[in-house]
Amino acid sequence: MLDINLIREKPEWVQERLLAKEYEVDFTEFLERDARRRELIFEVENLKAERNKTSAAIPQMKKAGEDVSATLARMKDVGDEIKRLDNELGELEKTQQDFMDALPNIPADDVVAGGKENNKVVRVFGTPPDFGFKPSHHVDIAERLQLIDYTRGAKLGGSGFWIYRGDGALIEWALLNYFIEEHLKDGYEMLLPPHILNYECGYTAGQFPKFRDDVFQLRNDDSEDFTHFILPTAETALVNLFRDEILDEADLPKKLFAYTPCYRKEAGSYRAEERGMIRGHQFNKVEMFQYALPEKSDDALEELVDKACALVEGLGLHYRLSKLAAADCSASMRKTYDIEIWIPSMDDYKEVSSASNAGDYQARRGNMRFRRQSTNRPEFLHTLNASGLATSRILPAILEQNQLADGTVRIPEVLRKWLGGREIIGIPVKNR
RNA sequence: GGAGAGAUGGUCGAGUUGGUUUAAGGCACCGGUCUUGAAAACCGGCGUGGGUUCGCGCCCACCGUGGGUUCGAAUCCCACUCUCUCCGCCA
Repeated sequence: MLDINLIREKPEWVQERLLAKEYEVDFTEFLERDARRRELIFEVENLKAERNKTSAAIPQMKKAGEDVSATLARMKDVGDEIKRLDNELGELEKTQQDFMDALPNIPADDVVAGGKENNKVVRVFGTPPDFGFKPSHHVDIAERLQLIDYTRGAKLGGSGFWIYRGDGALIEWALLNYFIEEHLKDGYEMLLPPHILNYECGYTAGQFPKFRDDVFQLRNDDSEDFTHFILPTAETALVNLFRDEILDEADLPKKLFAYTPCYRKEAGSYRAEERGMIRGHQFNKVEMFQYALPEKSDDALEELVDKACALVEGLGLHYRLSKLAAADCSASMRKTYDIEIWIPSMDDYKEVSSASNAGDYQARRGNMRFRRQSTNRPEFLHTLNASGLATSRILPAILEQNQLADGTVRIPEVLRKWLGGREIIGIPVKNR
């Protein structure tokens, strides 16, 4: 949510910055309703002041033996008028709130306007491997080496689900362990949050109401709407920890991370071209999160980006880092970097981490503040999140980038301790 | 799933036969006096959001959430959420 004062003071500027995000808006009617809203508040509060004053006087009049029936009748009318104005005000405020809820965040000054086509690669690590043989697709490798069972995964959950098995499951688990170990080294606190959340969580994150139908929803037979949903990313849980709280300045920054599977409907997605596990309904991810002081959040984002990059580099995989243009950042974010890993079979780079600074946008939605020592006033804090990392594209990248001519796969050194020290997997096993 | 108890400011906690309580009081915290310094004692301050004002200030709302009754609700009524206790269920 944006600061309404910003819209009141410089609506043209806000309009222009949102246009960079390809969001067209005109504040004329909004500001007219805002003025009307303030008139109504003035009117109804004056009536309430009168009511309060008279109500306090009534017991004294009674005590003095005066006849209060005329006063009571008059106050009845005042009460009815208050109710009428309060209803009108309530509807007006609902309209204004819905309008505000739909506005995306204002992009940071150094974020360029426009969509994907204006994204800029700012860092490249490694080069595409030169195989010297015809490389296989990760689905073929995974099936041949019995790392992933796609067929039975679909039997259990339908299209878009798979089963990690044997060394495949071990590699997956090794990746998660590797990420966790690195975050702990950097002093981040580990959390395991609920996977089933209430509506408010999606609202605070800025994902609802817009994306409410992109998540798996849970509903009871007798409920009109869903009561809970399954989280699409751990960010949705982590951003709600301190909802409606006021933290101490000394508590910041808070550096956290969580492992959860992520569940997404991905309805109407490009599943045909994204064969295998590039885009599934369930994937594993370790998510980093920071609650930061406003003046420190830019630096915090750089820290998160560097951490995510270091994880991929530790695996020795070729990737590129892109700074996203305004319209390619999600609605809540003022600045986003994506780490994209090289997938040889797709001849393309696919996202394995997205690192973003939401500024105070999510903090406003979730009423998350901190009290500064020097001023003693509550202020909105800043929230940042970064995948660290999502595994569902790392495993394909490992299988494809590290495949050897004999059909086996070389395991990155940092993972070997969770695989019995093995450097190579894929020494043929009997069919099961 | 059933029964009972409860939810009040940072925290503890009074108020719950509706009305001079503007939500008492303690603790914590902040400032001051005193002191060589500290402690103690004493004095003062001490919630959030909104409206209005150049400003001091004034006004409104908030006692788990949302409705209702009433001239007036922390207090009465209804629904819901959460916490605790006991019982049942538990692939």
